[in-house]
Amino acid sequence: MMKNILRKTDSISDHTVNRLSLYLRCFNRLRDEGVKTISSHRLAGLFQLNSAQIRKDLACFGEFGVRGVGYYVDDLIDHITRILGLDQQFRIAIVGAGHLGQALADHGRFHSQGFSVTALFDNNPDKIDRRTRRGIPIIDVARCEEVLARDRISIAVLAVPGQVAQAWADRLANAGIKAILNFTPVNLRLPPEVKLNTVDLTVQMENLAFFLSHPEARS
Amino acid sequence: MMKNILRKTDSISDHTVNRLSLYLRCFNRLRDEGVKTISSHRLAGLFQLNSAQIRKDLACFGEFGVRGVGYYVDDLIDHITRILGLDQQFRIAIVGAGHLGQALADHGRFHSQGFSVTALFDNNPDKIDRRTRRGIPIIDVARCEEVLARDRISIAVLAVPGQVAQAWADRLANAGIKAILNFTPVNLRLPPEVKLNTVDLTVQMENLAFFLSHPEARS
DNA sequence: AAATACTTGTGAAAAAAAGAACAACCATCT
DNA sequence: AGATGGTTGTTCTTTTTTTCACAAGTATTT
Repeated sequence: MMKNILRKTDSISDHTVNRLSLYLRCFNRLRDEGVKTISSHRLAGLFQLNSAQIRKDLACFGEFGVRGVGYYVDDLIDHITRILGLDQQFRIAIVGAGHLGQALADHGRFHSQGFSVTALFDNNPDKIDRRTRRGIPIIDVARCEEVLARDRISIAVLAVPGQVAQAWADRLANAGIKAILNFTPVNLRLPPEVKLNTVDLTVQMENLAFFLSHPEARS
Repeated sequence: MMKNILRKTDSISDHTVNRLSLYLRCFNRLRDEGVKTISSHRLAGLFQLNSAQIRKDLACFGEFGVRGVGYYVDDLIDHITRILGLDQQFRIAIVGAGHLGQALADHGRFHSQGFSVTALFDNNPDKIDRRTRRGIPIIDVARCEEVLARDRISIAVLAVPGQVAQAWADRLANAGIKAILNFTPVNLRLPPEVKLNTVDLTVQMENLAFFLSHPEARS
């Protein structure tokens, strides 16, 4: 059992981690297609990315490749799966059983390798104790701390109205949650040990609006 | 009527545009709170960002501030709204009336300033010609091109299964769509004049998984 | 009107990210 | 075994992004 998967004590950037995730998806597809080895150059073609970038991303965690050959797809899948922690199971709770919360709770990608949604919290009595179409139980927010501990939840998804987002962030952090995926349009303040990723739909849409309005400003 | 809102012919980075969107949201809140002027320094505090960054972002588009005073909130709202193109109305079509597609179609943030969802496409006969809870009509995909033109849609949101994502991207590009928000886990190829933003939930989750597994790797 | 306390816009510096280049290595062919 | 063609890991360069630092400008106080 290796202590530390990182080769250097350097910190790893979000950019790198996010690309690893993309690589992994690609490697899984390649394996399904029966591809045994792949070179960084060919990979770069698939992603329209620079091959040195890919080699560097992978080299952060070990020497996975073989000079003159490339990378063994199976190997790489094993390694990246472990690096991303997907050999463990992360249980997810979603806070807010509105349309978005329910759609996310049932969404396949929250139930794929490494992840499963086990609880959906809401304060609407009409929803409490029912289940989503996929069978995720909708639980009274009053039982939040109890259920987070019982189910050993490690990731919380925030799909509540913006007005209560910060209060929820505080509550989740207090309950020991260390990772939050935030769908609210709020700049959440969290203790430094909590990792926060925000999916801001407004930002995405306004970005499109900008480039539609200024095609000449495209990078 | 000014020709070109940009001061320099430089291209503007996604980072800058995305921050403008965050600033705008903040300015709107400040206006509601009755704040008349704000300095980049105070703003930096609110965003836990560097004040020079904020000044630079704003200075890409003109000299909006007043030395010794700061920025007039009302002014800034006007300017950024125009810069982002939110003085126009962008009509959105969502492709795929699954749980996610329907949740997005009804979601408030796709109906806020500058945006409105007018059509939701699907090929499931049970869904076609019905409406979402908010009243967005679910339309047969066969009528896609017709409706895109009729409603003068400028933004398409892809919420279809990954297997058909590229085919849809091609179809939308062919229909003249110039901006796509992609929720599928697929590396879409599009002609260069089409702006693509991808929201990849798997990447977001796996990023959290990584940092949960390697707290020491946090930047 | 001079002094003081702020604040912007921007050029220069620093840091971070991406790309180019190449020694070191592997497999295969002759 | 030596030569050939291909590929990685990594150093060095370039580009991009962020931060620092300060002249230039504004309001306010004395």
